[in-house]
Amino acid sequence: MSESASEVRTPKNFLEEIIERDLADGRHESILTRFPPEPNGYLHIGHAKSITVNFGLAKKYGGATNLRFDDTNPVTESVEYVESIKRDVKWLGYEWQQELYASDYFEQLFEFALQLIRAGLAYVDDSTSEEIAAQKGTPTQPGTDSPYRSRTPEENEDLFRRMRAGEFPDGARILRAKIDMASPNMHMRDPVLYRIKHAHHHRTGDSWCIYPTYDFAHGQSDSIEKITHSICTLEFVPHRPLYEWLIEKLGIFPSKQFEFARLNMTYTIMSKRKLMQLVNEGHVAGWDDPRMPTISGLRRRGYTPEAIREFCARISVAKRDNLIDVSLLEFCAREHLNRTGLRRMVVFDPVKLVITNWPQGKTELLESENNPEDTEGGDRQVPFSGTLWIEQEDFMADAPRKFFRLSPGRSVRLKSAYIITCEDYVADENGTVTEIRCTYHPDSRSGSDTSGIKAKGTLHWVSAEHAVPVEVRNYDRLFLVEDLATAEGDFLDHVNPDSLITIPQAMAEPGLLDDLAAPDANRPHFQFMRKGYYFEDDDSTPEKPVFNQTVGLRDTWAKVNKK
RNA sequence: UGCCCGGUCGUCUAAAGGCAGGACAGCUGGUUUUGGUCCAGUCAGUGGGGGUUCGAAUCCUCCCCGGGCAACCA
Repeated sequence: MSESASEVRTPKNFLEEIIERDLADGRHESILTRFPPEPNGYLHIGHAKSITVNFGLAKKYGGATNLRFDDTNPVTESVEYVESIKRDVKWLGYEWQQELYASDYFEQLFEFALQLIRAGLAYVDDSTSEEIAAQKGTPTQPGTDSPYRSRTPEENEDLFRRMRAGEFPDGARILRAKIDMASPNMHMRDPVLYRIKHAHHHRTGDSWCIYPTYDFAHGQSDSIEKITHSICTLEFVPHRPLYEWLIEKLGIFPSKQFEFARLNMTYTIMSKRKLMQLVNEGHVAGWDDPRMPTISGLRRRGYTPEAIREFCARISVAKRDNLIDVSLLEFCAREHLNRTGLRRMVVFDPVKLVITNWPQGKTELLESENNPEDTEGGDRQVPFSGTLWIEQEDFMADAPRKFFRLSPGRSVRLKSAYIITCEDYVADENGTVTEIRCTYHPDSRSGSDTSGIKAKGTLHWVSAEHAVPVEVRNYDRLFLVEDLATAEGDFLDHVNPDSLITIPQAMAEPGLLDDLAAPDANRPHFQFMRKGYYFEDDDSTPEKPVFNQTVGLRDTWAKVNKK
């Protein structure tokens, strides 16, 4: 391949390189990928990576992507999962060309099996699963042939048809490929193609009692759909020779399999089995608990599709094992929410602040911008009065020099309002501050400040008389250890007992509730100023509004303070 | 201990024989009516040995380390 000297190489991941090569070689005129979830659980952030890889690649190269459910194991699968998966893929912003199911191909797959049987490449085995396991050998020792391996094609076809007809109980017989029991690749030691399961399937009902295994269903489904690039995760690498063997022996469309490293993230588990365990054992409230790394959990938490897509773009895709720092995901959320989140003031831990020189009974409506990053974002009005709530932590009776907040004799700006100076405070017998007494500077009003006073800090506040109580749910990581894969003991040993901290009654500016959208409309994302990004929870009602912390603001003061 | 796949800043990821670059995290400073944002700066890497080459992260070789494979799961 000759390239002109002026041509600039833009960084590409290995899959892009493969696709560009295949397109340039004329191997394919266009590409078709597929996203193949098994409907036996909810999608998580690791699936989001796979989704952006499969849909993103197709989009980039003018191809398309099928959504295909790998529904070959009826005992663990259900329509609930199918529906959640469709919802999540759509929510992430992707459109599939066709919605398909491996079960759509059961009849065709049965024919493929017959084809192999007649070619002497598959046989019915009456061994028990224990016997078959023993025949497999070990990675370091070759396997041994099954006593049923030499059955004639006629006998095999007859038995296989009778398996389908329901003549045998579960586990009595299986169909195996006849390949090589001594292969160094365990997956080539006569793998199972069909097993008997008298189980109700969520789509095919009771019309089948034999079901193809992953290995027999997946590649053939790809081939039937003429998938050009079948992209999966690394654990399927050893399956690739079998994938190719089946396609070759069947003489069908040569889909090709490519593998990438699955996503691992710090402080996070990604196994569907373990996520289900968290749900079933009540460690979390459900698949969509905001602490879960599921798409539905992230959505409920307030993550946006934009943030998740950006995250997937930034982690890129490669073949080496990885452990992505969860702070990158948080960064992507902040980046998007900073641009779009509506600024609102909410006091989490209120203490009363009285402005002693404020005219008795006066309320003033102040303008405050919805988003300083967005000049089109407009303003809102916030009521101000002589009695306010501010954060307890924003006052210190005896403060160090670098504390840019309230303390006797010090001045601060109240966001979008006035500069105030602390004159005095009241504490109870335990030393807890119960009231802070300040004076305000009338000529320091935000936007028309002629006071000349420079306040080092700015505080958020809520007028006590106008404040509305809301519940705030703050989250911390669900696990206490960074790398669950190498952590000692069971993953449940590392669950963070303080991953949810509920503030039952925070005080919000009144306008916050007016912002809440109608039930099915898109909910707005908020930045509670100086706190973090928040999103209305599904539990929220007009009587009892509830907000989830999506992610906190970066807090360099907390860092300094810790030292 | 057989076969397969990997190994580049703390974490991800580029560099296709020719200046090891970017992002996140960290740290400094500046701006700021959010201790946010933004801006500037800074710290930090080719697992090891040998070889080929004018030149190696890249090619060869040996070693080391990590991961996967023995479901009628996907």
